[in-house]
Amino acid sequence: MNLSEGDSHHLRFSIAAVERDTGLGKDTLRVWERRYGFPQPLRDSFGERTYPLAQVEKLRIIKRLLDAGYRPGAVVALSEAQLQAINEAMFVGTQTPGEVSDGTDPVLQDAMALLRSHKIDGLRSHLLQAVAGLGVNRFVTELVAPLNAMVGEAWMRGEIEVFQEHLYTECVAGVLRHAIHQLQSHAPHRQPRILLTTFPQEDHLLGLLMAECLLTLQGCHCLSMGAKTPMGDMIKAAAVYQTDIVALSFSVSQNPNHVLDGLNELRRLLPAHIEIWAGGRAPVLQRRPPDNVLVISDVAQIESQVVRWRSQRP
Amino acid sequence: MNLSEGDSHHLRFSIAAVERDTGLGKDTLRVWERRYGFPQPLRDSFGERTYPLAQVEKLRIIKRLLDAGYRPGAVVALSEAQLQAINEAMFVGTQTPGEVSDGTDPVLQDAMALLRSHKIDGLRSHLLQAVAGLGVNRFVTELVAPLNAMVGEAWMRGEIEVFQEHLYTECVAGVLRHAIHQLQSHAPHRQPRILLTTFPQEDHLLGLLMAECLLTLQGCHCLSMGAKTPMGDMIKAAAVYQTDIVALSFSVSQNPNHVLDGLNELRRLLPAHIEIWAGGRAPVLQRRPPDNVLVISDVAQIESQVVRWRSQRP
DNA sequence: TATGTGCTATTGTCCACGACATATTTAGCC
DNA sequence: GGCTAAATATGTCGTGGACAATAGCACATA
Repeated sequence: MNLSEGDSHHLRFSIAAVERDTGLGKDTLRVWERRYGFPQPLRDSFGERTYPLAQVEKLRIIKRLLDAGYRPGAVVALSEAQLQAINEAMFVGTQTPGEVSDGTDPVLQDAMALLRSHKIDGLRSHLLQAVAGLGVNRFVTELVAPLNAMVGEAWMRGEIEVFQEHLYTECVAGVLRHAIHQLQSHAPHRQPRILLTTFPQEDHLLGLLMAECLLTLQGCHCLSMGAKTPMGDMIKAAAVYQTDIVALSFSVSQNPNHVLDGLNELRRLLPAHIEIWAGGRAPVLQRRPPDNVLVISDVAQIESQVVRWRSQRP
Repeated sequence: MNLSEGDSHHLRFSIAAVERDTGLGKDTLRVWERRYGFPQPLRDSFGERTYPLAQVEKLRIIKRLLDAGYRPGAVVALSEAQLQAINEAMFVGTQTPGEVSDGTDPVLQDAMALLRSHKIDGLRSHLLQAVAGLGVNRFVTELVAPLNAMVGEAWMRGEIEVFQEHLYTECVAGVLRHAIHQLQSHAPHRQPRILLTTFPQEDHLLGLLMAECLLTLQGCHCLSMGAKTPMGDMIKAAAVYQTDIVALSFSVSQNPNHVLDGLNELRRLLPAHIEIWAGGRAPVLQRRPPDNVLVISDVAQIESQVVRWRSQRP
């Protein structure tokens, strides 16, 4: 009957869907199954893999551990309880990594509370108020950045639903865009001209908007192409609009090899005088930074890098 | 000697790189080679495919023709000259598609001219000025709607590049969001509460933003989830936020069956008292409108439908 | 002239399993 | 301990086959 079909629709995932949701490639998923015995998807009536929700969630935890430096052979075959144990240990370990505060900041706590209690309008006005109070710079670096991290954490732990994260993203994006608009109309554009976008696999926009905010604040001439730009288009646009810098954003879940290959190729295809800035939480950027690409590990670096650029070009 | 190796390094692409640059999947690239004899990559010393730049560019042309409705069997095996001929033919053939006005409106013409000449900043201020001059309602219905159609047409004819369309979208989206923000801060929210989003296959956001603009203008309480929301999340969000209406947007290229199935399933899963509004240029909405779903065939209908809703609920 | 229905060709994606380049760890040595 | 070399781990690519989903087409019906 319908129920089972509806159920399976909600609780089973195709290999393509799992690739999309976890960032683990199809080949990788199949080879893990062969080598480590996990995941162990069921098969539908056509003999194709269908991953139960539980396994997808376990894969997400594993992905997280991989990002933190664990190796597949050490974690893929572990039981759920063991993974949780490692996770907790990690969480305790990174309690005070320096930049993420414990969340004792009341503004952050309020924002999280509003999100949890489904008061999106409240969250929105809260954020708008914060922009006005803190100024754009502190708003982005001290509020949005840690708040993103907190929401990500909460989502990983299953404390908030996916749709809440969607709404959170929309809300913050709206406020950031508004701030950008305000800044644009107040200050005149100056050098450098910066093209902002992401690679085709990446659809997280928040990092890009944060960067655009801070860059516009510095008086840079920003040109945002939105997310998911094919590389050929980036090259053409950079040429036509005579940009000085191409800035890219990468979220945690990106495939490390894709990130590196993409950056290296972009570097090859772009004229040498155009700088490439790569920012975001993708761990590979810190671990193996590509040559001739400027890695922005922290939004706070943006300001000094703009100063550096301007001092180098008269 | 080194030159040839250096050359090949610059002009050859791995299959992963081609996937990234063209959007065609690895499996698709291999199966085209098997079936149509194109592309025909060379092999490196490890036996792996290396695609010369010329073939990658040809693949990009093919991709564009596919997006325009051609089928692989008809174009993949063609020579470069033949592809060019089709491209030209497309350009001539759709000269006067009928429904799109000839664009005699000078404001529209100016906007197109700015886009063509890569003056994005100019386009932006042009649009902002138009909002102020025309008012939000006329801006959306008389400027943005036909301009979208014109840009779409121009893209189909190959008159503008993909990256220009990206930039156009970003620009218009920014202006619309700004208008929405203005409206929100001026008028208080009233019933109905409307959840706006699109199905997971759909990532065209402009239609949704236009709707949000007009709905906010009517004083509706809009909640935008952005694009690509899984149906389960839509249901949950509609319940938690007690929305009265779920509004969805569909672009032309959507698969008709997916649209209908999706709407029917959403109708099944959503409480009967929540209305579903479906808008956009997907032809199937006019041809076979689903039961118990309100089809908005024209942005201008939005106003009257809001009035109708309010008159039905005290 | 339209609209619907069934058949057929097309087309993208999946599967299995093997091979191997590259990154990482371990072992051996100074 | 620090360094090189062998061993291991791991992701990606290759081949060829299969097939479900889609689109196109011929034909029947109102």
